[in-house]
Amino acid sequence: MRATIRDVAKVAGVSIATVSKVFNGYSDINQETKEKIFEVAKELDYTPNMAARTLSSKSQQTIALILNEFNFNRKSTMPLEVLNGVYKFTEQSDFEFVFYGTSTEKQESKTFRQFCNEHNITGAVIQGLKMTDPYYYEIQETSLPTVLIDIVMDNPQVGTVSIDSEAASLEAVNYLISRGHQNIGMINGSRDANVSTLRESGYRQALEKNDLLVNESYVQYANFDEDIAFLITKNLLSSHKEITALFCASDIIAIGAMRAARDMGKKVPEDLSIIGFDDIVLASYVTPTLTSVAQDMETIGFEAAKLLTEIIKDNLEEKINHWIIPHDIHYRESVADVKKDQK
Amino acid sequence: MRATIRDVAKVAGVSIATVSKVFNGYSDINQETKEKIFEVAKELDYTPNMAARTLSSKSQQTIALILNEFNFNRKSTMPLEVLNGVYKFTEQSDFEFVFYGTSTEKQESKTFRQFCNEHNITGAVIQGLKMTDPYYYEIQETSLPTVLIDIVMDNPQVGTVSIDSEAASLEAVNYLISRGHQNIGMINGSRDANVSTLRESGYRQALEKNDLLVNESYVQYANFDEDIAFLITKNLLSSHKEITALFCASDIIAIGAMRAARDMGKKVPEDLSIIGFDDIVLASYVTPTLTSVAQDMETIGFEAAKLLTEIIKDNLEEKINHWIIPHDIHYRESVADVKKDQK
DNA sequence: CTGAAAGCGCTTACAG
DNA sequence: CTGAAAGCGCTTACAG
Repeated sequence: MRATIRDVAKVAGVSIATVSKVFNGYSDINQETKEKIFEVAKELDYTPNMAARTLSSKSQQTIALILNEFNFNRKSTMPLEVLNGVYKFTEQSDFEFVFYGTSTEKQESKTFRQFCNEHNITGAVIQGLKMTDPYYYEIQETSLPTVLIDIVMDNPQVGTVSIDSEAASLEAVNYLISRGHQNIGMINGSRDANVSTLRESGYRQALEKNDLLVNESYVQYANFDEDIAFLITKNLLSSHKEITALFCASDIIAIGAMRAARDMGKKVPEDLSIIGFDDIVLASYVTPTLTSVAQDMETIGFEAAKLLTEIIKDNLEEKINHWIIPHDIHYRESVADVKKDQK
Repeated sequence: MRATIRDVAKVAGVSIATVSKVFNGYSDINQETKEKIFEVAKELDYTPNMAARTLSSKSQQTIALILNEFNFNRKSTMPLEVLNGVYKFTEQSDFEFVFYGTSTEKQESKTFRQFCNEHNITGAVIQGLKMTDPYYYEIQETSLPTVLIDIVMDNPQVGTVSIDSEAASLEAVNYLISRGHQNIGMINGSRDANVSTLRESGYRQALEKNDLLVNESYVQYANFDEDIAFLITKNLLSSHKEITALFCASDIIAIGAMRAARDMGKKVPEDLSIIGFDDIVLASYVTPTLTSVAQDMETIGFEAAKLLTEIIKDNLEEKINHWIIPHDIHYRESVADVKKDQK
């Protein structure tokens, strides 16, 4: 049988209160008693029971990472990178870490609050939430400390962490324009995704600032799916032969678009320049290598956990709860100057 | 304040014991009381407190996935796939799921048993454990239900799940031989990894069965690192120009080896055939695409969790606690027939 | 510096 | 079918 605080107390000849204090680092304990207790604890292989600790105190705090629609795609390791970042943060903090998956379906059968209560979650980082999810509505009015990744919200209890998708997109499309492209299409993600809205907005701004016309039919949605991107790109390029560059809302989409171009006998980047988003590993291994907007998801996860703990401790500097992480564009082979005869 | 079982009992006008029974699905409860209680619970947004439940019963069981040296590599998504599989299993079971990372360092400061006690873990699936880790020794004699992935052990309390690495390697090397190769090198992983031992053994068996000499200097270790693989392959190929094919213990190694070949002016597969292991996503995106031994890590994770629960319930069919998952070789472009002048 | 006692929110024999 | 009571392993005022 596993040793309890009572066993340790008995063998050490002290009360359980004293043992508890020693294990919680209280300072007002005689050095000798402390040593004796640690000795006995070691001997009995004693370790505090977390459940009891959680139950009897308010102090053991747990932060959760909740991954939405965690039907994990081997090509995109972003959820794992976020997990990595959150985990790293909790390791060097006093918080316990737990991980859960959720889905639209699960959200319908149990509220966010219920879920967190049930699992004794003090606060949660949520990744992959869509604006159509039940949690999204609930969280707008929640009092539970929450941090959302890649989606904005106006609730002082709710923090957000992301790159500046709009600025990054503007920068990427500006780059295409600087290479001489004038007819630039966009293969976007999903209308339900906050990031898609922002990336499209950046795309539009870049065109407008450069006095280029925004052709509504140049923007298509591929739902972040490689195969849909393939089909949609073929459609777009065959009905708009003047397009010489594509800005894609993800690398997965960009890879589908590259396949589509190849399938139509177009060369990348000679006939069509392509920029992706996320800088997943594949971006540097496909041929040609893909120019892409990089976001450091591990840092985002780490910062999200940090922000969450600040919210929990009610310790926010200047009440700023929307944190922006720097992005980076990785220039590779998939973009070229526009050809003279294409102008 | 969060509602407790006491609140529900009071409002519903019953005892807390009755509420508890309703929430635990006991059948000997009046239908009306049951409905009343659910109604009140919903109204109060009541949900049982897991910590209390864990503490007061033996029934709430938790299984943990422990990832060792979880300094996650973006190129290899295998840990995440395992996580996915374990998670899927627990979702459809009565077990709670928790996830932790560990490291050699952490293992030194806290025993496996202590770690599990502290977190109320009933049993654990461990991935990435090396034969040199402290846990490895402890687990040889542990009574705690444990399942190891990709590493064997002789303890009836400890299950293992993996593909048959030896057979898979034999098959892969046989395939190289069938394409006419006679001088086949192996770039292996690490001497501390159980899978490396097995893969090397399969390699040796294939050569021996085909009456080919095993040249000891043909086998090199790259520690599963792409850059080390690059260097080691260059060394190997320059001191043994007769080598026409390489069997690599991982795709990461294979990709390093491909780079090395290219760097030396050798073409893959014309001058050098290469087979990898794991079939990571990159395998189908590199040029040329890589022939590789595929292992379905999600299934391995799922089965590991299943095996663990069988051990916990002491329900093992015929006491078989070493489960083998089928492997598969994906044939792609990186292997060719040996050239006549190379024979 | 140390201990007795109440309490955290549940479950589970047991009695009726 | 329902309830009173003990107990799970801790923490935390409070008293000394």
